[in-house]
Amino acid sequence: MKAGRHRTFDKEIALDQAMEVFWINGYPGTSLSDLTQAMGINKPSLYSAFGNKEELYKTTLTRYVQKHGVIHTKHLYSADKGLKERIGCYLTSIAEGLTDPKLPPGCFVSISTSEIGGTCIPEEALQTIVNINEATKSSLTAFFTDEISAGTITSEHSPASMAHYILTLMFGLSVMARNGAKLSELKKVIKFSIDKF
Amino acid sequence: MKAGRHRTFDKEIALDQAMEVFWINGYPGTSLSDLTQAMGINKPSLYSAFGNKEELYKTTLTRYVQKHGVIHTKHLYSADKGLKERIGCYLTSIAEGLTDPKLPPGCFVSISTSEIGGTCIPEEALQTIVNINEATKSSLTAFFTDEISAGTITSEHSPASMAHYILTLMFGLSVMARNGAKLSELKKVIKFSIDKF
DNA sequence: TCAATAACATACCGATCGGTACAAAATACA
DNA sequence: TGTATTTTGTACCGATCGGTATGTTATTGA
Repeated sequence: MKAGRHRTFDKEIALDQAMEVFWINGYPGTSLSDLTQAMGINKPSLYSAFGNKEELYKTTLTRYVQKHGVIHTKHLYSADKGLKERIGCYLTSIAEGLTDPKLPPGCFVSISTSEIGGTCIPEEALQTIVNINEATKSSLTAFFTDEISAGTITSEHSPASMAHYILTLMFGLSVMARNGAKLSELKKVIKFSIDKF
Repeated sequence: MKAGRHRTFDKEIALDQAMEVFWINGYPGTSLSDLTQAMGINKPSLYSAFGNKEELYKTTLTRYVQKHGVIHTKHLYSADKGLKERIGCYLTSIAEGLTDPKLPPGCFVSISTSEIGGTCIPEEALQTIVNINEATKSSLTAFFTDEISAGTITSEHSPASMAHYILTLMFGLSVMARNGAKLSELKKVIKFSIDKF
């Protein structure tokens, strides 16, 4: 055991609480008071455990991808389903996350991406967001490349273009959820948007 | 002429400058100093001419719709083009606005919509955003309703669903632009997304 | 020319911002 | 039982937040 007083809060839980605040309010819209209040700790504890506001933000961003992002990918690779159905399940799974009543509406990454142009987002945080989106793009491009070589798709559109299309839909569905769209509405949009596959 | 000292700045120009700041940084990310600096005026002038930060924000939002939003609608109603081509021109015109190097990246309304969940957006400003999106939805729904009764579309999808799909695409393209996507990439996404029409 | 009016600039308001110094409290190890 | 070590709570830092009081300057109309 390490010496010294023990931490009285759970780091993982505190991170989830911080993530939720950033998720709801965005980076400039979140104050340290918002964070400490939601996390149930005081500022020195926050700084000793998580660095500073920017570090905490970056940590919650990557945590979001791990906790709420990658879980959807499996739907793209169900062995027993056709391409259209797999993409449908993938987007539907995402839409369920976007409208989960136990979580803030929309996608944390999409919201953060909307803040990219701003002058009050630190450079490193900005890079984190861009990197996450780049990874998603690569993953989707690889998926479509594989599908094409597997013969599931015969299209004049490039894998990258199809990946960008899916990413655009994900972002769009997030903003729709932010605007108050219900899951049933998002499902109809998804149904319409995957007709071409 | 009205008595008293004359205003030394142009209200319309100042509004455009304020709009640009909100557009770049969002509502919580924009400070009064940012605004007065960009507008070239001082705080008392701002308050006397535009009320306060929230009022100015709402004013720039509706101004944005008038200046950069409604201009695209005409592409939906070109008499000499088919449905798919009209929707393509409509979305392409929007995408050109999203990536115009003379303007901030993305759509001001989309960015504002992403901020809807936050606790630091005043209630009335929130309503302004929701109303704008509602108007866009209605307009698109009316468009598709007309197209269906004109026989241009034969689809099992409702006009509202198609309208939501277009709105989702607009939002998504905006976030893509915010993420640094080039116009050429957005055009490919558009091409892919309207294949079904 | 002179009062009424309106926009100007400066300087300030209390509150909150992100961040930290400091000392008390709690734990492990000697 | 000390003693070193780590976290905690409090109180504070300068800077900036949104917003305003006040006095000066410029303009119109009498």
